[in-house]
Amino acid sequence: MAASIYDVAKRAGVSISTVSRILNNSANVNEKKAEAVREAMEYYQFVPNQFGRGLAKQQSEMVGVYFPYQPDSMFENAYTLELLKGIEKVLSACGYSMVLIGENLDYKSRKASEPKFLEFIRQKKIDGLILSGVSDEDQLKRIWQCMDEDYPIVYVGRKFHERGMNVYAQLETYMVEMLQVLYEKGHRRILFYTSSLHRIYLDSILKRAKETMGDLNIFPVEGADQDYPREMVLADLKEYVVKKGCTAICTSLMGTAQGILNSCTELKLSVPDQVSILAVEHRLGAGRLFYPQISAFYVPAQDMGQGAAELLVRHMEKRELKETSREYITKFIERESIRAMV
Amino acid sequence: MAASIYDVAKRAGVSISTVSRILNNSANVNEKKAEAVREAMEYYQFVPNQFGRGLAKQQSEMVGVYFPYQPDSMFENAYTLELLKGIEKVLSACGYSMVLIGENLDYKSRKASEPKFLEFIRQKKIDGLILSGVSDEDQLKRIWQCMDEDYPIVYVGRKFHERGMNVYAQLETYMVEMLQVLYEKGHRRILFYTSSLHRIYLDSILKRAKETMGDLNIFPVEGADQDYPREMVLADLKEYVVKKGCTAICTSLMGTAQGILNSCTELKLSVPDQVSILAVEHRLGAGRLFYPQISAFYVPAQDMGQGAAELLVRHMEKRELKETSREYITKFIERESIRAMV
DNA sequence: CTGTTAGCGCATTCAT
DNA sequence: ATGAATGCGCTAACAG
Repeated sequence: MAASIYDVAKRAGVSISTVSRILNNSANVNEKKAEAVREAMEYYQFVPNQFGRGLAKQQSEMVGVYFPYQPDSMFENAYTLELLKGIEKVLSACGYSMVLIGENLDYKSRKASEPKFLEFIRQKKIDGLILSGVSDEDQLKRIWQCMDEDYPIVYVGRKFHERGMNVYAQLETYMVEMLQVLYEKGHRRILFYTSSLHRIYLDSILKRAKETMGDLNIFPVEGADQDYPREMVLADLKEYVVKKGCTAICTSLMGTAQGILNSCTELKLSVPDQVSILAVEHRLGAGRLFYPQISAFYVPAQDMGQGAAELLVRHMEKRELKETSREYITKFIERESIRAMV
Repeated sequence: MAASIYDVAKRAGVSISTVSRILNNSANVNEKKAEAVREAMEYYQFVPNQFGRGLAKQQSEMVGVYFPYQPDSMFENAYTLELLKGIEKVLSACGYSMVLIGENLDYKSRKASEPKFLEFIRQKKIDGLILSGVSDEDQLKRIWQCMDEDYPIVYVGRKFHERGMNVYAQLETYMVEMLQVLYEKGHRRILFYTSSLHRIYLDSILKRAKETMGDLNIFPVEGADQDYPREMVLADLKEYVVKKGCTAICTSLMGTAQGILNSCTELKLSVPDQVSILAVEHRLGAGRLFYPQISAFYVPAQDMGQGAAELLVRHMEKRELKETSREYITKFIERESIRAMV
């Protein structure tokens, strides 16, 4: 068993309170004793046991991250990864660490069980929580409840609770703007790839697009995720571009742009001469890697992650809680993949 | 403050030991009392506080993951992500959770400070540790020390300690095999992209390749990571393919294959007619997304992550520790990007 | 089968 | 400025 503050105290010839005080700078201590204590700590390679500390202070200095994303795990798309990066950055800078909360595939089916992040909160395993992509109604209710009780939670996504903190980038809005960019360049028939994550927003996006661009024809294709098969892309291209005459493709994931581009090459559809492409990029410059370089809307996912963590830390440390919400701005980056129609 | 087992015990009219017993199935309990206890737990929405439990058992049921990768964070390349996926899978299935340990950029510079994962171990924040890509000498020493003390650690990578557990895929070997595949297809001048992560292995790889393939010319380019700029690829291609006559490109990251392919298109180098491409893929089928489809060596990173976690869990739960090492086999997947020279 | 009790390691209040 | 004492929530050994 590792050394405890008792050992340290004994060796330094002081009481445990003194040791504890030094550990926490919680009071002035005679310099001589302090020195002795430091020596003893060094001697034992002492590190305070977190259970003891936690039990006394009821704090774990850990933050949970819960992204109940799609089928597999949370390590799928660039968006999530950039979020994680941002979160990790500020969390570790602030002395917290990050616990990945993976849902036990089927918590719904286990009797009487609750979502795992709630367990973590109740168990005090985490002092705060960052969420993204929660769509389950039941889970949302639970989250509201926690927010009501002023438990530190920040949601990455649209605001959905009065008192809750959140960061977001107005997905619906920028998706519509993407269509507008293409519209203004003269495109009237657009193949519109959306991730299965965004299914819920699709109708609203289409509706809003229709309102401002009456004569625009959108051909939506859902489920265009990381592993959307090339055969499907090929088929889509034949159907919508070759046959139905789409002149532009709009996609919400840079990951799919690759497949699209390759399939274009395969079908000898030249980009942007015959088809224009517009994508979303979550990592700045991602679109530059392609040939031709893909024009994109940049969503600053990493910044959003940072922002989320900052808000959270601020709440946890009970500093001013005035800021509860941050909106991040999307930026259109014009490169080579869009052609203006004459 | 949330309810404790005292509250539950009182409401159920039993002692705390009985409650604890039910919590841990540590002994038989009269069914009536058990029922009463369950009712009380339900009533209070009771969840055992981890600090208390941890203090008594000295276990956190958390596992640390430490990938002190390159400049940014650990969420960069497909290899790491697949590893994480695999780890997450079995860990959550076994009831553990995963703590990402990010190094404080400059722990080296902070006085007297130690690597963060060691802190976590000492603090008992984690019951075990999974490592990958540690190259710092000092850190390695610390790790050996922990292994000597039989602390559960598994290293992803080559074996480097007698008693330590590890999983690996023989990077050097399969890199040489990749060169051999190209060699056997008649290629004698190969542009060889390696990630900065593999710098340390490069010499050895080149040496081994020279031994078996005397008349092979390898042109190594280091630092070909995720964000290796397209301008560089372009320059490389001009230099090594156009000017120096390389007929094949071998890369250790599928992420860079994209850039290569695009640059080929840009330079009107047809693949595989004029240049062949061989890459490593860490996610099965990744090479299929391209056009032409990239032939690849498949390194089962996700399996490796699972394996690592399995070994770790087995050790932590003190079951048979006979297996200390797992080698994973790499598989060559022939697709369309390699041409046999006549 | 069940209750009592002694820690587990630390922070903190209360005396001094 | 410092030590003694108490409590945080739970487990496990012990006694019945």
